[in-house]
Amino acid sequence: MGRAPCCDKANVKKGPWSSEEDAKLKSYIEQHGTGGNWITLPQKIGLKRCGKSCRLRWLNYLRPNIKHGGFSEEEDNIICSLYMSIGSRWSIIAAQLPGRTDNDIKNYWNTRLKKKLLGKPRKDHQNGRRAPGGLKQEARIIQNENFTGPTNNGTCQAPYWPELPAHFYSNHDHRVPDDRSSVRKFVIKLSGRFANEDAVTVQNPFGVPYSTPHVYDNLQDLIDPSALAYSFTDNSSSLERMVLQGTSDCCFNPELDEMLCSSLMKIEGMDSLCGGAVCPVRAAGSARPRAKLGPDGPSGIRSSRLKLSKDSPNTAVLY
DNA sequence: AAACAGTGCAACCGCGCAGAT
DNA sequence: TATCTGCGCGGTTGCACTGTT
Repeated sequence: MGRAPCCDKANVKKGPWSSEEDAKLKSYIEQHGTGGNWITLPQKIGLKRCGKSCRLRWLNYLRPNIKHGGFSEEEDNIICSLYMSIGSRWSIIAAQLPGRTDNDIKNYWNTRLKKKLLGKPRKDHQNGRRAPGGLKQEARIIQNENFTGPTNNGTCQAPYWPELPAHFYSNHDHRVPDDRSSVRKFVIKLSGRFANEDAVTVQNPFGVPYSTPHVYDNLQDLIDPSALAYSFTDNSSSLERMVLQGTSDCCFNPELDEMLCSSLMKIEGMDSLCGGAVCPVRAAGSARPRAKLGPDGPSGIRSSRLKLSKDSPNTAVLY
């Protein structure tokens, strides 16, 4: 038995919103709020739209202080770093970028950043048009090339992502690491660095200049306080030592633990960025505890819900 | 100028979850 | 406890626009 539709699809308008519809929706919500019920809202306004559609329109377009386009390099770095950490959790990533919506970031990632990182030049018709199969195929091709930089013949582009520092690999001894502990270390390293820096430009683990030390605040919130105490009261050399020596005696909040673990499977193409087997954030055949299997395979941790904190609207809270 | 292919983005879809009943 | 309902999320699609041939 299928799920009942949320609205009468026969009497619902679809497609692009007109300025008139926008004005109706915006003025109503600004005056009355959503009333906590998106489904009945379009009827109250007199819109022939699905409630979900209204919600999406409001959240992604009409809401105040929404920014569109014009992503800065700093925002690029934030998105890339968080994607490497937690995968395609766009709502969490969006929560770190005021004025950005998850949809916007998702589109930006899919259309630009992913290609940029995979070394796909935009509008490069000199090298021929895109081959059938899309980015997934490109990612496989790049991985098979086992790229470590630009090739001699110039037909295989190296990723734009800066090469990982040598020490980032050093503790893995070219073996496939335990993915969970690796990601722990990775996030500890990210969090620790930012916690130890005061609004100065720092280097993230990929060597990209970074000037937003608070990006990982809520990731830190998800980490067990004792682990944080260890990480952040330590000086950087000790932290570095902890990371490099593979210390794994700190505990993550279970949600983050699972988030990091399950996200590994979803970081499509990122293994190629790290050079295949030595990639510190992915291991073949790693188990995914408690990940549910849907018709399309593992669903990761979509089960965990995200809400914006009332006290701090820009802080995402997993519950 | 026309045809074609690539790109970007708004919008839709289906699913899982939590709260209500 | 089981079922229903609405919300929110991530993935996908459709289409207008742009650049190339």
